[in-house]
Amino acid sequence: MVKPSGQQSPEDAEARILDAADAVFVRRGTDGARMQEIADEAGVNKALLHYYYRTKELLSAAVFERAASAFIPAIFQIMASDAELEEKIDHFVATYLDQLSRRPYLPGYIIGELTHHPQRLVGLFSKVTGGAARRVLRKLGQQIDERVEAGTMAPMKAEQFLITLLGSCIFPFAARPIVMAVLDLDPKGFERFIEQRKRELPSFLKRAMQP
Amino acid sequence: MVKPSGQQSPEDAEARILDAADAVFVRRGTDGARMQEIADEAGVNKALLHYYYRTKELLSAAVFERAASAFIPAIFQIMASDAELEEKIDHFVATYLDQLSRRPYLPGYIIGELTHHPQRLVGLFSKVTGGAARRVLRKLGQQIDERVEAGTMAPMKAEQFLITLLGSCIFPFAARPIVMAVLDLDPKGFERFIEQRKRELPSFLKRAMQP
DNA sequence: GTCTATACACTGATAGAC
DNA sequence: GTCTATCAGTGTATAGAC
Repeated sequence: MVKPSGQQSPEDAEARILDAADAVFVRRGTDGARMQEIADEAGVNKALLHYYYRTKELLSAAVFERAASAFIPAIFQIMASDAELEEKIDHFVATYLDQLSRRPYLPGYIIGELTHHPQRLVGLFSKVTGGAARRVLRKLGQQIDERVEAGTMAPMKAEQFLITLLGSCIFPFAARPIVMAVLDLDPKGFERFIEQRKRELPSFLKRAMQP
Repeated sequence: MVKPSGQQSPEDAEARILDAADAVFVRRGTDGARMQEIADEAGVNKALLHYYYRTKELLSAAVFERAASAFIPAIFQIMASDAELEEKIDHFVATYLDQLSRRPYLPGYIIGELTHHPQRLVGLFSKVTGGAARRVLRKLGQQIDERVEAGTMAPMKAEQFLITLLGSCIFPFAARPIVMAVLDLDPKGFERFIEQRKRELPSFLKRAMQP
């Protein structure tokens, strides 16, 4: 509102740079990305990147944190709630597959990033995640244990269940190139595959919970 | 046998370079890896890398193909066989979790690599995989359809089942740093988590197949 | 704030001796 | 086959004008 500036995008330069950096880092990976390509994509000079973010390291860290923060906290919000297990599955699968469809390369970027730059995790986990993970596991463990004792559910560790649920949603995107090749899909076909998954996966997981 | 050479490793220089390159590329990613670090790890001079593999691109392609070939074909061998579905699940989970435990960083490397260098896939898929994927899907589809018609199995697309099975085994390793952070595990704890998964996952998947 | 020009370190790659 | 020495190219980062 402060500055009309009818240039490039409606955003100011700092935000444009961050968005451009996001696009380039996700596409090329941190080590494969070039500051020049980011500057071009943002429509600014290379020097301006350093003016706002000082170094490539700081810029890439900003991009990674924003990307990870955008889709990791949702896990905890949904899974730590008081909703029934079935409801959590429905909600999580729908939300997550939707969210990932909009940024299909994000999981590949984050996984590659964490594999090759494990130090990224320390900042992420203390800042974004905090003790939320423990709350999720406790709540989930309670819900499962109750049912197992009541005999309405097969015995199962909350940890295993959580990772299976996460993997079922995230893996198809993380391994998107392989999935497309193995299933012989084009991008449109991949979208259909995900739509189909939205319908099939929740009941698949619920059946697995039966005693 | 031709050359005793009591130096570094028992292998000759060419093999030592490939092994060193494997270690460094998997650790750093292709773009983050340095030829100097590979040379150091192999105990040879940098120039020798180019003598044997000409360019970084060719060396990294050799490493990627070997790594991918080592654990993708097994998928097809198991899944295209005539064994019953339950047997395939048992066999696949046991084999795959075992294999990945020995190289836990491989999935992260391959996923990162394919995300940022999609062209890697063309060579891989035509060479290693060929029409095997189609055979797997046809066989798997047959087995599932038979059972669904007989009413002994819940309706399910073979494609969805295959990707869920793959993701359930591969994702914990691909997202290893996240899994360790979320579940608060050290490397030893992660191993236990995988051992537990070997026991729990097959029955989980079989329950999901029930009608 | 944004640009041009430039410094300077590093990396992949080659030439040539042994 | 393996090494030393070296080069050309590229990439991050800074100085300074506007």
